Amino acid sequence: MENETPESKPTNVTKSTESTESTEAESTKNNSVEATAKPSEPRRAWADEADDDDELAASSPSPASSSLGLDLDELAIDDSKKKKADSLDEPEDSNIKAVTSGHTLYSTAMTFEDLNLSTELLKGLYVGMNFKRPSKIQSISLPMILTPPHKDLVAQAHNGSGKTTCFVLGMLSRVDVKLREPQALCICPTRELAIQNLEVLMKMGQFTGITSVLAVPEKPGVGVPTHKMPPVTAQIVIGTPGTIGKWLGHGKLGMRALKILVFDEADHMLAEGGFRDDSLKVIKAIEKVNKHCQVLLFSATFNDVVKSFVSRVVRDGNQLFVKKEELSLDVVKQYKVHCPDELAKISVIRDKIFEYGDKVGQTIVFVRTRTSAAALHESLAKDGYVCTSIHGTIDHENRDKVVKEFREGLTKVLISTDILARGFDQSQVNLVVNYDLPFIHDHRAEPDYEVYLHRCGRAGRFGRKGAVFNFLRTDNDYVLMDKIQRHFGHQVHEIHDWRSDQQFEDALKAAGLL
DNA sequence: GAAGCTC
Repeated sequence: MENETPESKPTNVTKSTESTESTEAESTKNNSVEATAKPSEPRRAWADEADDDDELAASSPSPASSSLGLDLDELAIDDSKKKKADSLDEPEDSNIKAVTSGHTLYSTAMTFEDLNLSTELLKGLYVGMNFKRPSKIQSISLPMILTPPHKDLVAQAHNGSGKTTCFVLGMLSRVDVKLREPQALCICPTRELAIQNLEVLMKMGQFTGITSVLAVPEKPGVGVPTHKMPPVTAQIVIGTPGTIGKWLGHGKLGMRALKILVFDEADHMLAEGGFRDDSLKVIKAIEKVNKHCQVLLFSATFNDVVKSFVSRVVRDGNQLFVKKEELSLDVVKQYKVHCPDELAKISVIRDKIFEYGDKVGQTIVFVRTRTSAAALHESLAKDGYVCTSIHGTIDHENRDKVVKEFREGLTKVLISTDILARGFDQSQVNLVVNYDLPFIHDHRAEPDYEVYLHRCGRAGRFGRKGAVFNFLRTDNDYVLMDKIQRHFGHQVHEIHDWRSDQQFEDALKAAGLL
């Protein structure tokens, strides 16, 4: 696959087109702005064609290039009276708070043409991905990513709203195909996410001739040892921290030509107890040889602790944030199910999830530990319930196989640890079960809000319907659940009798799944 | 009592 893709030409999105070239804005350092789309109209047209992409763009008519001038005055106008009722009809219709740095004005990209992408890349979007228009986060973030001086960006957006496209397109459009060196690097918290992102990249970039490589561990014994490996010449590298660190350590990953560094699930990648040290090492390795590398941080969640750290890593960058109350927990319907004991939990899986699961699509059952994943799997399999499970002790080959079979729809129920809590994008997943609620290690009465939100986000991809069933057994479970409700300001409905078919049916109907 | 990440 050779093709010439000229170095990206991200021009033309530099300034807001309509509306008074701001005079005030220029004097302001940080302009804070709220880009608001109106409450949505019924959406579904796109949901049906979205298929296995979470990134499907909305298909509704759009206003001619509205300006998201990052200027308070402009936006005030935009916000208050400009109807935009006919604007993007998307799941993430809500406020995104944008804080820009410096004087660059950005307009929103109402179409992909607005971004001045290469024809090969546009073809990838339309033909390869079957996209129509940028989603909201795409329309706002892509101009920021592509417009010189290529400022760093921290971007928060809802689960299933199309974040992947933002950074994949960012990477693809900045690569010089003639230069046979790594120019874009994307670091992900799990093997599964790295693979998924690379697949999106290859699909979207299939007409560009851009080369890419996956940096995740190989099966032990196969492949050449790292020290014998030739230096990476692929133009885009996507992988996990360990392998990327290893390649860097052996001098196989040149960083001189790197133009763009992406952290997917960035809050976790920069969290203490997450991958902070690995991430900082990579950043330092790049800074040593390279002064002009754009850094992009994407996630659906940034808690306050991480947020303050993030702004120290990425200073002088643009920022997009969403209020926690608006983080899309409303597209999936949440329920709590009181289970008197573990047997009741298993019964609910058997008699309700397996019973109704097929009718409503696929299901992911989240458990807290590897051993409970294996135990639950075995208990179900023993009685002939067909499912698979995935967690960190399963070897890589089998992990890949389990994911592949699930993606092909061969399996309907997948038991998982939090290995799949973040980012895993499978549009047929309409049901999420929290067999165990996520809590902070060493603080069992403190919910892990981020993990909870990410797990829920596996259902209802790109605005589809979805339901989440939280199994509550102990007093502590109720404490966790109450805190979760308060934190997100959401009412979680109760299923009073775990044995009642009727109550589950009603719940699924209320969620729009039956 | 944890999940994920190189060898």
